[in-house]
Amino acid sequence: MNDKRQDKVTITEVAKHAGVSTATAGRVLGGYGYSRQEIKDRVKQAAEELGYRPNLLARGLITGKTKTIGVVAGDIQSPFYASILRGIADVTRAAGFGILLTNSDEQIERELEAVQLLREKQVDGLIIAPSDLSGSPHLQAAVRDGCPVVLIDRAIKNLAADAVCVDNRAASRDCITRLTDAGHRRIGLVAELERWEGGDITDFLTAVEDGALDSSTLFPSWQRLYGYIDALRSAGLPIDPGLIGRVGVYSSEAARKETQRLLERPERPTALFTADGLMSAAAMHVITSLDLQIPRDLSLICFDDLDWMSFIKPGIAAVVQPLTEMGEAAARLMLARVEGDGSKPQYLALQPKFAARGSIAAPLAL
Amino acid sequence: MNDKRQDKVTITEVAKHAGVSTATAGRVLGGYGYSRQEIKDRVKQAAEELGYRPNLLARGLITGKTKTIGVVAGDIQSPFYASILRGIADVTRAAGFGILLTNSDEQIERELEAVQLLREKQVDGLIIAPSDLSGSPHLQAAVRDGCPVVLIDRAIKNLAADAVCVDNRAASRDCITRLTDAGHRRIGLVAELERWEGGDITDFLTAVEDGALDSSTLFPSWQRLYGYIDALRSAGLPIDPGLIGRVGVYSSEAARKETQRLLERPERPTALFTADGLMSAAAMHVITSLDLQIPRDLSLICFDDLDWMSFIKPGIAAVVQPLTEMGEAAARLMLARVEGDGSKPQYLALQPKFAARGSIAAPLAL
DNA sequence: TTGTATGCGTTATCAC
DNA sequence: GTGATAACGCATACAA
Repeated sequence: MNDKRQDKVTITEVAKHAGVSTATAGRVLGGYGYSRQEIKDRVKQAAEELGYRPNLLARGLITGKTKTIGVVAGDIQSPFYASILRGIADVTRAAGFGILLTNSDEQIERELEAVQLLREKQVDGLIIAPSDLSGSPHLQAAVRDGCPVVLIDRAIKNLAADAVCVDNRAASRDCITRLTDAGHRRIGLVAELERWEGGDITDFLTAVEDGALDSSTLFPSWQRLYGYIDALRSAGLPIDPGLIGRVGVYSSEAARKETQRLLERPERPTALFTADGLMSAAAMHVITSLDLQIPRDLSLICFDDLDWMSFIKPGIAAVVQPLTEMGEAAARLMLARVEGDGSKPQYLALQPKFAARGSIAAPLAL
Repeated sequence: MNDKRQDKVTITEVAKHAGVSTATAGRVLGGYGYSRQEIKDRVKQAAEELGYRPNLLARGLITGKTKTIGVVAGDIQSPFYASILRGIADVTRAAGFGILLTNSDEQIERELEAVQLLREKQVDGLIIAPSDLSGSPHLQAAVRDGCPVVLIDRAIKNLAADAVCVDNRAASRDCITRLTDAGHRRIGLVAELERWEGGDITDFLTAVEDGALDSSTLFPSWQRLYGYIDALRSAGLPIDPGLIGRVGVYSSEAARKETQRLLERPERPTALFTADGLMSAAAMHVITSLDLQIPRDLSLICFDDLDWMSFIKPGIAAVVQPLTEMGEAAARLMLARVEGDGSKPQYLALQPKFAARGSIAAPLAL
């Protein structure tokens, strides 16, 4: 019954139809200001009849609030980000907020573009898994401009923003300790350890040795490596750099290659710790193809709980991160900021659970 | 160096700073209209210095285009939607579009709210996995108002919108035929078959018998059941309703329960076909817990390829849907519509691939 | 309680 | 080519 194209039903039309001014129409439709019940009914009915739908662009332009928050994820396709996103979506939706989604693929250039676009679209805040933990002037600028930023999964040095993370170091230390407690002395680690500002693995090891490292602003994988070192040290075991499988590019192939290298060493590790979901899947590939029996030939603990870990042969022990909870927490923090909460930035370190399964056993006596 | 709060750097400021009118400033910054090179440089420099960032709300308000498309997914947490979303995000990003994301949880009320919100936010188009395939006046209204709609995964009767689907019926028929070719005569099916407007399974069977069913506007699971029936019929096998595991609620528990029922029948099926990822994972749970050997005790084919299917014991044969491709196709169709393409709606039926793996064998002689 | 007038930051339509 | 000025659809200060 309406026009052919576009929905040209503006508040002015409704006002005319109801025989009131645009101001009053706005007041009842927008839910602000006062008006008589009779007027309210008349306006609402007119709106209904005309099929009025508020233009949130116009509202946002004037109020300065869009009720939209921007999200920069690494890769929505990964179960990790998908779950976090779910958490974010749930609490924002409940509050009437929309989410504008972008992928960064963990590349800073992408992130820059994304943040630029989101801010041009006037989002009320930014929830982001940052790609650069040391500088990030674009995020500094955001908080300076009053655009709240909530970090997820990792924190940025000297950025006045909330962060929702997981205690990776402790969780990792705990895993390795379970393995040493079971009697393992050669424990391999497979992790994506692409970039650390301080240099390579050896540099990292000496930095840890010196104790001059703030683990909270490391990338999660490095934190997990940190925990691995912690555990070995307190078990009185030496760190063998050859047992640290450093995956330089975040890909299955690279992870498989590195796992294969570890498992084909002359002195094969008796236990393996994989530092994230992609590493775990890649490791399983290799383990299966080498026909190794878990846990007889190899004990295995994975960071991140993937669905197959619970129904595969003996079950794979895993660290299960509270992913949707992280998303929810991040969103709640964000909403508080948007509502004007000016208290000092929070660093939330959630505790992951450990799913004990049949993939841990004592090493085979040689 | 700028103001404390908000980014009050408007085009007016830039114009003033460059000594030109807001009109010219707008022309060079917005990239429309003509202007001298000298002026261009001056304006651009002024913008740079002041840290000008265009307000896309204002632009959208006047142009009527937001360069944002709304996406209504079922559940982003599922690998299915996550992959599709990835495809959508990639092509929209390349075109400078943003995506506003919502979950419907396959509930029509949620979908209604979502579409309402998205349209109020003035998205240029809607990509949606619809929850109701028969009416959907809200989507009819959208296309009527000139807001392009692209459907994914399933199509709606009599809606003038593009749709990107997969040929579920054919793919399913193909799977079952592989099983009958291998000699199977008792083939179980586990699928979420919650709602079909025509009634229950028996009604569906007779409707299929009568041949009076448009399979393209059925929910995917029903299409897959349709293919199952197709294959059995052309193999000359009877349809045993007891072998159709109908999962009424979309949950792992329900799926497990139904699978268990099937696999504990006195005459256990010799092969199983699971109609989607959730069903497959649930089925694997049960199969493992019953200690059934694949493919000796049971052949298995799954719809949707999950990562574990390639490295679990003998490998699980699966239908692999081109998910990111679906998302990309949907986004491309959408962009074309937004650019003004007025040609008649397209129904795209992509062909899934089949990943043959070691989960199919001849049934054990009894 | 209601109406008038103005402004949000752009783009679009004119004259010049 | 460039500059006033009027939209876009709504919210808000102020007057009535």
